[in-house]
Amino acid sequence: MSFSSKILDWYHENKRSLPWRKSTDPYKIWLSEIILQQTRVAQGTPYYLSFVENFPTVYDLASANEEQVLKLWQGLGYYSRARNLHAAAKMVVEQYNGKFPDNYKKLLTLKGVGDYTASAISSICFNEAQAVVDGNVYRVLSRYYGIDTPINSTEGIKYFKSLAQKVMDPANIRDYNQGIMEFGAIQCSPKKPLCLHCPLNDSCVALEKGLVDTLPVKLKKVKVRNRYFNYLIPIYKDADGNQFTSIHQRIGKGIWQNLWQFPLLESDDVLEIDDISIRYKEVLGDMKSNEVIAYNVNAIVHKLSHQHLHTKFWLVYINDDFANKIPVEEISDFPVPVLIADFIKAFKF
DNA sequence: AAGGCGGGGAG
DNA sequence: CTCCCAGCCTT
Repeated sequence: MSFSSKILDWYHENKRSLPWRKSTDPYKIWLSEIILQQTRVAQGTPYYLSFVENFPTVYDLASANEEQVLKLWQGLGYYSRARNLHAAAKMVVEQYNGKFPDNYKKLLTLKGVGDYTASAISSICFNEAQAVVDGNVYRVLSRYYGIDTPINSTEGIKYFKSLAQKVMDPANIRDYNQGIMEFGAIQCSPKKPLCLHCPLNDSCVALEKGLVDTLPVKLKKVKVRNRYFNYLIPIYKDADGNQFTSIHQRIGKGIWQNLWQFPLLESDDVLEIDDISIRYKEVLGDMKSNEVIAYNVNAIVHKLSHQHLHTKFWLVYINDDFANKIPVEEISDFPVPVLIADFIKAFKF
């Protein structure tokens, strides 16, 4: 039996019931695929349900504010996906008259849709014979065929796409594509794959040669940069007892683009109370304070894949009214990074 | 060709 | 702790 036949048989026996599998509506499949990029099914599923609920059609998504989209995306990470999702929805409405592109080539024109996602949508929704190549597929193919070309090299990317295209089952591409990914996620997992009762264990090169633990090969590892964040939380209470603070949007490049945060003083090293008492004006301008209190003494280390953010929150009690103040009840309306959301949750204003 | 971009779960 | 997840975009 061929590789693809075994994958298909395995899939029919083992496929999970997932929300997006109840539909071939390209809008919903696209939503699920963007959400699941570099994201586990368990983490992405509640976000998928929330997006379908809040934006039932591409028109609803296109006419939303970016703010709403980012707020729903909050906590999922890789926020460019949310910005591109919103931009692509507008493209579908404006350039494709609200009708989702129905082939691989056109799908690639959408923001945030690359080779993998265009292949997934075109195969699942339109039966186009495009083999998907995601992290699961790299692992399954590299092991089964014993390929040690680095999966993230230019050569490897090209090689695995053509190999995937060669071994797929074009007549059953919808199930085959989902099947090989599911197989990679459940059976041929990164750690401790279930080789003992694997339907491919009589012909898997990696198993035969004892290379299961060394394949796939991946180049380099990301270097982590340490950064030192000091969030200054202005706290002002007016004569009526209403509390206010300040929050603003991150602009430009870098992490958390277009999300919101408290005034930030970034430094070259950990700062202490004496440093903050002198330097808080650098970010709070002419706000007058008579008291600065450390919220946390030891820096919280918020870990991104490529940065470690050593973070201290400082409570800066403000004496006088100031411009652009925000009632504290409104801060939950803003899309914020998890680091900020955790603070807001723990610190009850 | 290489680097930037989140957050969380598994081992 | 390390690895990596239904990747894409920019430089």
